[in-house]
Amino acid sequence: MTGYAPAEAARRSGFSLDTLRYYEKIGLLADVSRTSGGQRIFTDDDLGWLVLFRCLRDTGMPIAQMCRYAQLAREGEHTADERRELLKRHAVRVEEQMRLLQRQYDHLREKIRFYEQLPGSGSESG
Amino acid sequence: MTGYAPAEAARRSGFSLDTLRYYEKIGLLADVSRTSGGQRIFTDDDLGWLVLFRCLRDTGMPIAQMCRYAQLAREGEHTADERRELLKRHAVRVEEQMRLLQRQYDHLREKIRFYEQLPGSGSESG
DNA sequence: TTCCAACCTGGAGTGCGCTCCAGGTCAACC
DNA sequence: GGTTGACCTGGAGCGCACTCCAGGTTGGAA
Repeated sequence: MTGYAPAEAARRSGFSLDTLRYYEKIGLLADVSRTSGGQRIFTDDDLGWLVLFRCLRDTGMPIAQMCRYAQLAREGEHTADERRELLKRHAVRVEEQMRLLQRQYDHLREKIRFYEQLPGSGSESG
Repeated sequence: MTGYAPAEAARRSGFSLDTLRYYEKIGLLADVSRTSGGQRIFTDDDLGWLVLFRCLRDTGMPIAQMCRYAQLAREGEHTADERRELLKRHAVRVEEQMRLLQRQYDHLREKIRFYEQLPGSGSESG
């Protein structure tokens, strides 16, 4: 079992050191092992969790919900259904988010095209 | 020139009344006209701006940057190039955001598929 | 063994974008 | 003229997700 120093875990996960400590403090990341002197050692398993958290954060899941998910996972196998449903509901929200983003991106492109077609006078709104 | 009461402008723009007042306070929305008694009347032009702000907010532009854009627009025609470039740079960031979102969405779907294929034991990370 | 960069803790502070509040005013209708 | 609901102001407060800090400890290299 490879172990990673805090700085290395931060580098690999893309979270800052402070964020890793924060995630542990709020109970999102649990049972991070330590040296005899008290310094953290992150395992590949911890890194796996961090990759998941990165995915969920990037797709806009609130931290409270990630905590719920992590808590369920800690409770064991029998929560697998609930975890799956949690992820599926999140996926639906992400799909909506993607559609909205695409739609507003199209508006933005149209606005830009307007600027590019127009070497003369502009509209008032924008 | 049609005028809209604050509540109607809020409804049409999707921003709350407080947000409309806030946008005016920070100078994002300027020169909103008033009744003799001091109550706001939003014009179609104001609404046009609000639609643009909605687009920019939904695509993640910080308010400070929207203020910059609005300021440029107020300065007149000669800032059109700069405004266009501002929007184009933003569009690039939105494209990156869309790619990231798609990528993380794919990870999420994969995770869900994992749960669905698996009526037995699960992995540690997630 | 000494050094010093990396690490530790608890807790305060930050930035963003609103959101809420108290206390008062306006205006449309009865 | 009275009522009532929408509106006004300045300013405080909030929720989120970190981020920073002071003051102290650890541990690997020279």
